[in-house]
Amino acid sequence: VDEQVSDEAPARLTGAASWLITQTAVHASRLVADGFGAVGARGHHYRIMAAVAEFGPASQATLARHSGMYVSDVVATINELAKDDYVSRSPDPGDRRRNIVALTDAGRARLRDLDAQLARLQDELLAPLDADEREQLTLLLGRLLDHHAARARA
Amino acid sequence: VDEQVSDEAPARLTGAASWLITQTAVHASRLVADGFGAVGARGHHYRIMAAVAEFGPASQATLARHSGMYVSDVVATINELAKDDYVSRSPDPGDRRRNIVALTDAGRARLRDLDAQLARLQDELLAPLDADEREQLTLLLGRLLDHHAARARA
DNA sequence: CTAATTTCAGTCAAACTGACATAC
DNA sequence: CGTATGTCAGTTCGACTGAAATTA
Repeated sequence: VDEQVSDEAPARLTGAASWLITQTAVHASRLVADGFGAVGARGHHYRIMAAVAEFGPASQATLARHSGMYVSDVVATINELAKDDYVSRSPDPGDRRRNIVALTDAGRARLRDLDAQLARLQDELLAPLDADEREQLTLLLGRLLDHHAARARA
Repeated sequence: VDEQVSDEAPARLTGAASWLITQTAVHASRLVADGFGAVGARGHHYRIMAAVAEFGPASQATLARHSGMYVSDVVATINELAKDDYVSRSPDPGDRRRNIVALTDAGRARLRDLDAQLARLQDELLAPLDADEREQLTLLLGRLLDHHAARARA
């Protein structure tokens, strides 16, 4: 009796976009967490370093906006990055409330390593899709994300 | 000085599928959590009830496999569902280790309500996409999920 | 003996909130 | 004055682990 070992999910779930997205995100998160974790990094580190690299040195509040993180999490993340000397945190002479966060040389090198690592992980994540399909998926998800990010701002 | 209010994310992130998937999942999760939360339900409840409805009464371990949940979380979820009398938990006469979990009449009605609720949420989630695009997205994500679910099993 | 099931008691990362001090 | 910034302390939810007791 009870010989099912199928692991099949109910159609109600497999047909729901929210299920597909959140479950795929579980795998994506684990992949990235493991890949970054293997070199002692975490997603938050990359997000902050990417924001500093692309938008230049900035205040922590600005980094929060560019990384989609909460200021409280930015504080903790920068604490960790600064401890390893990947970023510097210096007072803004023009506004004494602010810290200016900048990448150090070590930080730039670190970011390059993480870039390479992340590229490998993307390839693993998207393994079953060809180049065209990857492009499609990226476009569709980008539009969803833009839409909901804009709504969240309002 | 420092007049950026753009909220733009770095290209390193917006170009990474893992970022698009996990960030979209944040919005999807919040949407579902809020929508279900408004009627006192949570995602775990729906997952278990959907599995029981589609595969019939089953042991908790079987439900864990069909819902993609951990047995420990299944225990907690069934505690909650049973407290509201949406499911029954009765000992399996053929195997005294097992509980057989079944939907009650109230549970079937509850599931119908949540189905309707979830349909509305899917529409909100996919608002910016037309029917064709929704289909494309569902197919692509389904293939990704199948691939990684199969890998996780091995 | 090994393996499966249920249960409990946790950890963890990321998202998220609230409060406070300081400075604009 | 109200608003922005940085910091700290916390919650929540889902994913995930470990161990113990029971039974196949």
